[in-house]
Amino acid sequence: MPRSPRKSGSPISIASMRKTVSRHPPRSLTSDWWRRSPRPLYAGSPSRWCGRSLAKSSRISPSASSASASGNWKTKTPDAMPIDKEYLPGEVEARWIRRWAEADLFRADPDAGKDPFCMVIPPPNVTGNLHIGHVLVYTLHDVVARWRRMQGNDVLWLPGTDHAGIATQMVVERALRDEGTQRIELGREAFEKRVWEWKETYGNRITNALRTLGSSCDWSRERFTMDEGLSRAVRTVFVRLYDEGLIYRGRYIVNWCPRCHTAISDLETVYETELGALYKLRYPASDGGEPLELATTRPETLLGDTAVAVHPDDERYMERIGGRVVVPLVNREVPVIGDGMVDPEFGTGVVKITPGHDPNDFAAGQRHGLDEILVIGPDGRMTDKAGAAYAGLDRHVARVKVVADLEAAGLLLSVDEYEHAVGHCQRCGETVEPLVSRQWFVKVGPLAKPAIEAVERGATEFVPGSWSKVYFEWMRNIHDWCISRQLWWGHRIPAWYCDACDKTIVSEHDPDACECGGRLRQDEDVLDTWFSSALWPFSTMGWPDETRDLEHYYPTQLLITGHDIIFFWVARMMMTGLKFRGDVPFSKVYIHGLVRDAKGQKMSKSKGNTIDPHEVQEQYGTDAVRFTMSILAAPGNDIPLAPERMEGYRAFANKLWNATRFVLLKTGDAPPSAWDSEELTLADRWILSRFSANLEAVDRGLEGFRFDHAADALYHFVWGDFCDWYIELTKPSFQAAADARRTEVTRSVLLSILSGMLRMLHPIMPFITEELWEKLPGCEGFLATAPWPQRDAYANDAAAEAQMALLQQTVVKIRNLRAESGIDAGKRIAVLLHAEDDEVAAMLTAQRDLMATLVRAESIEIVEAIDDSLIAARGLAGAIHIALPLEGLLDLDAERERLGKDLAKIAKELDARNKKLANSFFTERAPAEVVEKERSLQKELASRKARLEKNLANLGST
RNA sequence: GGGCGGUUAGCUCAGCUGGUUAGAGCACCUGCUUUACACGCAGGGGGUCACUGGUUCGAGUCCAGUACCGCCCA
Repeated sequence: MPRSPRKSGSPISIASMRKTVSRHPPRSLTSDWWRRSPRPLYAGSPSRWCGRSLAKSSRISPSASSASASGNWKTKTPDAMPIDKEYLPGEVEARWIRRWAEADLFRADPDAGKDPFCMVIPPPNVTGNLHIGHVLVYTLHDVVARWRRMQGNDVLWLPGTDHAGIATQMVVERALRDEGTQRIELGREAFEKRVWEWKETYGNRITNALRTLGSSCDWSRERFTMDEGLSRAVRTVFVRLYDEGLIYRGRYIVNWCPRCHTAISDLETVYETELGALYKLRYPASDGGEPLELATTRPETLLGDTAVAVHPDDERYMERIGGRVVVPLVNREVPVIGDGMVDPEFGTGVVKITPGHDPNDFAAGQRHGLDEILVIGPDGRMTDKAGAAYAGLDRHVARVKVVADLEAAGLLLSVDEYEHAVGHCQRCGETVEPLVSRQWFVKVGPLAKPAIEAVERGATEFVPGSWSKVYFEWMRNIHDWCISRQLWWGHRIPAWYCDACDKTIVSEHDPDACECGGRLRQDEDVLDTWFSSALWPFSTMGWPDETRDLEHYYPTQLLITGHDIIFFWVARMMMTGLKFRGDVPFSKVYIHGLVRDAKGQKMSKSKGNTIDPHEVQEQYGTDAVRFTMSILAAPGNDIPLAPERMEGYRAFANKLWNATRFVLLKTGDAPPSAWDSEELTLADRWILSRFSANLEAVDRGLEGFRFDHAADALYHFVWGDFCDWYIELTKPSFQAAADARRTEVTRSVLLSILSGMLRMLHPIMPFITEELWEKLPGCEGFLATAPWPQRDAYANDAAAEAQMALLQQTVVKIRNLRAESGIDAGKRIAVLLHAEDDEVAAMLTAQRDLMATLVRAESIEIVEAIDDSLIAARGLAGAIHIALPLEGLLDLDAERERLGKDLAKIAKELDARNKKLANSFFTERAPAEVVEKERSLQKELASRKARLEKNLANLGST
C-alpha cells in the first residue's frame, strides 16, 4: 500500500485525477476481441520455465526442482527489454487474455497423465451482467486453478451459464412489449425462437466479462443448461425419479406470483415485514346464538372460508367446536373446528380457515376434510366463486370493497395497524399469492438422507465447517420441491396426457400417441431452472453418457460459492450427484462471504453503492482488483470493499513493476549464473531464507483456503523483504567499484528470487506477472504453465535470519535516532556501534559498509567502548549500543526527554517481568521454558535499563 | 419463536491448539527530487481487545451470563 501517497498537501492528487480520466482504451465486452490476434502465436512449450536451481549446492535454492535439459537461461533479445516507468494494466491485460486463448493453455486433458483438479463454475445467469460478487467468486476460482495448474495438476475449470427461466423470459417479454407485441400473440414456438436469438446475441456478455478477469477456464468445455446434452440429462433424471415415485403431480398450495404468472418455490419467496392492518370481524352463529369474533390480516379471503377454528383446549370456545357460523357477505354456513395450530394468544383466539389461499389453512383443511374454494385466480383477480359482487376485481381492490361491505353490515369491529411478514416474489417483487393448484413436485426426503450422511461422514466438507450446520438444518427439515413453472422458457416437462383415456405418459422420448390411440398433449409447464443446475457437475461432463471426462473429473475437487445458494444449489447437487452418480459431486465446498460496501452495507442498486467491476478494472487494473478480493477473503467474513483498498493494491502492482524494473536495469539481459553457497552474503542468504518461509506461508494459505493469508504473505515479502531491504542491500554490489564476481552472484540471486516471486504471485495477479516474466532474461514459455516453486527444507537459514534481524533493528534505530534528533535527511553522519558479544561485533564489522549505505552514514565504526563523555544521540538496538556523535548539533533537552521516554518504557516492561517472576505460582507451575524465557528477558531488560540510565546521567542534569 | 455469527487503533479487518512489548492496510503527524518506484522513501503517534463474572501461574484467545449489531430459518 502507499504508506502515505501524497504528503505535500497538494490539493489535487494524482489518484483522484485518474478516477475521471481512464488511460486505457475501453474494452468491448460484446465482441470477440479476445480472439483476434495481431501477432503470430506465442511460441513455446507450455512447461518450460526459468526458475530452476542456480545454486551449485542446493542448500539455499529457492526452487529445488532439477532443471530440464532445455532449461538453459537464454539471453533476451534487446526488444524485450524496455520497461516503462509505471505499470499500465489495460493493454497488458488485453494482450495476455488473447495470447493465453491462442495458445489454448487452459484446456484440460484427461490423458495428460496428471492428477486431475476439477471445479465447475457456479453458472451465472445468462441474462446477467458481471457484478462485483462474481468478481470475488471467479477470482478465488482462478487463484486455485492457476495455483494447481502450476503445481502440475491437470486442471479443469469448467465454465458455463444457466438459462434462468423467469429472468430470461422477462427480459425477452420486455423487448416484445417495446415492439408492441407479446408472448401470447407470438405463440410458444416463435417465442422460444426469440429467446434463443436473444441468447445468441447477448448471452456471451457475462462470459466475456469473465474472460477480462483473466479466468483460466477451459472454454472448449463451456456449457449452457439448455444445451442438447444437458437437456437430455434433465429428461433422464425426470423420468427416473418419476418411475421411482420421487416425482409426482398433485394439487397443493403453492406460492404463486400473479405477475410472473407462475408457481415459485419456497426458496424463491422472500418474506418482508410490512405494515398492514389487523381486521376484527364478527361471524354470526347459524343458530342465532352468540356470534364469534375473529381477527385476520386478509379479509378478502373470507369469501373462500370453509371453517372457523379455535384451539381445542381454549376454554372460552371449547363448547363452540362442532357448531356452525355464517361467513359474512357470502352467507355460507361453515363449521367451527378445534385445531392445535391456532394460537389462543393471537387476536381473539379464533381464526378463519381458507384452505384455498393459506398454507396453514390448507394443512388444516387436509386434517379436517374441508373444501378448498379458490376465490383468487392466477391473474390476481377474484374469481366467480367469490360471488358476483367481487368477481373480476383485483385482490387489492376486493379487499377494500370487502371491508366496506362488512362495515356496512355492521360486522367490522375494528381495524388496527399491524406488522406482519408478507411473501414476495424474489424475481419481480410482487406480493405472492398462496393458492392451490396442480403442480409437479420432487419428493425430497429419500434424496436428502444420503446427502446428509455424505456430509456427516466427511465425503463432502464445508469450509468454513460451520456451514455444514446450515446445510443439515435445512436438509433435515426439507419440504417437497415444487418444480413446475408456468413459463415457456426452460426444459418442458416430459409428461403427456391422453385426451381419450386420461393416462399420463412420462418419457425420455416424445411419444407419438397413447396406447389407446388417443391424442396426447404435452404438459404446458417447464421445470425450475435449479432442476437443471442441480445436475451441473455431471451433466456438463456428458452424463447420461459415460464419457471420459465424467470418469476422469467426477467427483470434482472443489466448489466455491456463496452461502445464499447452499439450499438452492449445493444441497440439490449433493442429492442428484449421489442419486445418479453414486458419489458426491465435490469433496470440498468453500463458502465465501458477500461483497459489501466500505461501510459493510449490502450493495444494491437502490442504495447506489454498487461497484461496477468493469469500471474498477479500468481504474485500478484487474490484478489489483483480484489482489483486493484475495486479501479480503477471510473465511466466514463478508468483504467490505473500499476503493482505497484497490488503489493500494494498484500501488502494489506498480511497486512490483518497478522492483522488476530495477532488477532488469541492474542485471542486464544475460541469464543468471550458478553460485556457490560460500559466495553468498548475509543478505543473499537472508532473502533466500525469507523466500522459502513465504513460499511455505503461501502454500499453507492456499491449501487451507486462506486466500487472505497467502496474499498478505506475498504483499509483505515483495514490499517489505524484497523491496525495502534486499534491493537496497544489493545496491553496493552494482557500484562501479564492486567486485565483478560479487555483482554476478548478486544479480543471479536477484533474478532467481524475482523469478520465484512472480511465480508465487501469478495465481492472484496473472497479468502483470506474465508480462514481467516475459521480460525476465531466460524465461521462456508462459508463466501460467511454469512450475510452482518447490519448497526446500534446507533453505531455512535461521542464522542468517537472526543476524539480519539484528542488523535491521540496528538500522531502524539509527534512522530513528537521526530523525528524532532532527538531523537533516541528506546529512552524512558518523555512527559508533558497540556490542559486548564478540560474534555480534564481528557481524557488525562485516556488514558495516552495507549498514552505512542504508542509514546514509559517512562511516560506521565498531568500537570496544563508547566514551561516556561524548556528546551523542544514544540508543539501544537489542544489546547493541548506538551513538551518533553530534557535538554542537544535539539538543540536550530533547535528548534527555527522548531517553527518558525510552527508559520509562523499558522500566515498565522490566517491572512486569519482575512481578511475574516473583510470583511463586508462576515459577512453580508454568512450563520451565516459559520461565526461562522470562528470566533471560528480565536480565536483558535490566541491562538495557542500566545502560539508558547511564546515558541519561552522562547528559548531566538541566 | 429457534439457530448462527460478530463486537480488537479514527475506518475496515488479522490474531492457529491460552505464554515476550496485541498486528496489517487505510487515515493521521514529521522529514525527504536518496540515480527501481511520489502509485515513492524514512521516521512517528494512536488500542481499559463491548460489558460482568468464572477457569488458570497466566485470558484478546477457554467457559457462563448481559448488552448491542447482523444473518438464516419458522
